[in-house]
Amino acid sequence: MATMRDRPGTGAGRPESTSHAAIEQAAFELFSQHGFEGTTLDQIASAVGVNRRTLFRYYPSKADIPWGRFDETLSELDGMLRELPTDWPIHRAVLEGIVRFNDVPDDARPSHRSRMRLILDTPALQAHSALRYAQWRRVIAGFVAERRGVPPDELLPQVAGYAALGIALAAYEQWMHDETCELGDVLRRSMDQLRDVLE
Amino acid sequence: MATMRDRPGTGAGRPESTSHAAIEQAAFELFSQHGFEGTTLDQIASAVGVNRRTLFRYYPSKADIPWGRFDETLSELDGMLRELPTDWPIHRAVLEGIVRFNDVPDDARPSHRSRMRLILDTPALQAHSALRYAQWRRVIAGFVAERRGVPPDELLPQVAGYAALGIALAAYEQWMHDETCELGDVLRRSMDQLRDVLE
DNA sequence: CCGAATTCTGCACTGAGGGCAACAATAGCG
DNA sequence: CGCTATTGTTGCCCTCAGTGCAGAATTCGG
Repeated sequence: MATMRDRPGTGAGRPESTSHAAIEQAAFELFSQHGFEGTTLDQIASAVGVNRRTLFRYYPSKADIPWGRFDETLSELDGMLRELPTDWPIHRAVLEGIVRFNDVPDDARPSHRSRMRLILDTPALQAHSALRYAQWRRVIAGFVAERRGVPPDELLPQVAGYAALGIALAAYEQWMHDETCELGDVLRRSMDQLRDVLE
Repeated sequence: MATMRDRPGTGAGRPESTSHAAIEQAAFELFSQHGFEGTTLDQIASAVGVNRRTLFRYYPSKADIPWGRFDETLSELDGMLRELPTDWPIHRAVLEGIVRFNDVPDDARPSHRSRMRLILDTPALQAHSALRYAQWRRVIAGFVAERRGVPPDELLPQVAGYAALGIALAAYEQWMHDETCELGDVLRRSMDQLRDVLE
């Protein structure tokens, strides 16, 4: 009973006329020209050569386009965290997980940077991102909860999730302002500063 | 040259036909019945007895209604922080400022709680709130920056702002789930947990 | 009663997003 | 080759938030 193939797109049915990659490429081009809010879905659709209605089959909303396939990205983060030595103190594990997670290959740096700049500098995206950050925090909280042997909705894992997010976002913002610095270094400094402020 | 009175609404011109309070009251009533997204601005407008267009003279967007007059609230927070003894360690001052800021009078508790519940539980509001949280963080970062004698856009004050926000939000969420606990106590526990997780 | 000031209203418009039915293209099968 | 199930795409219509703008309403000081 394996009429359905493993790879989607290889079974029956009309083949997809575009892809997430194609949409993102066209969208980023337009965003860089007219800004996020200055770009309409109609423009993106016609740039991709597809109906506006079709865009909603690929992304639930306009604001989701800059985030790409974030769910998969989050599974990666989760995997990286769980690979870390279990005898490390939790804060070290979380920091190291985040650092590795954000260590993109050299040739992906420019696009990574421009993507993050768009997300961090556009008010409409800042707002929407809160929902993505919540998912991100959930991964951290789940990891911390498991290592500590407490439920993930407990105060401690939740605070850990928020704190980790704060460290990451503060680091990202510094990294945006200073073209020369390494994101990994800023992340570590960010954690140090948090320690410092708590004495 | 004092043709303009101090209190707005007492000078020349057509008097205002409604108020922030009246709008919020009508809106919260409708929100509790149909939810935030299930309530249209037309419904709110007609409940208030005013044109939909007029609502935008009082609030820039639908999502701003649950936040009320947040700018003024933030000045309060700023004021409270600056009243605290300068010889306290910064983390203690920030925590205490937040605790006092959130210590609303007993009779305002129920409405405070339902307001926060609406904001924290509605996805559209969670997203929008990110912009409010950014203002909130700015107050904390400014305070920390001043006490440390560094610019507010430095890494340390920014991290402090994010961490303080995280502590506050984690505490709020616990406070939502447990009807019996005091918000102030949860805030203190939240800070303790952060310390704990950093060892 | 006449302006000046200020608020409210109504209308027309854009743009995001969703529901839905018809249409297009493909694979597999007889 | 045609039939059919499957899946993606399109077009149309609708709702609703938000904006711009011109004109009406209301109050005050003279």
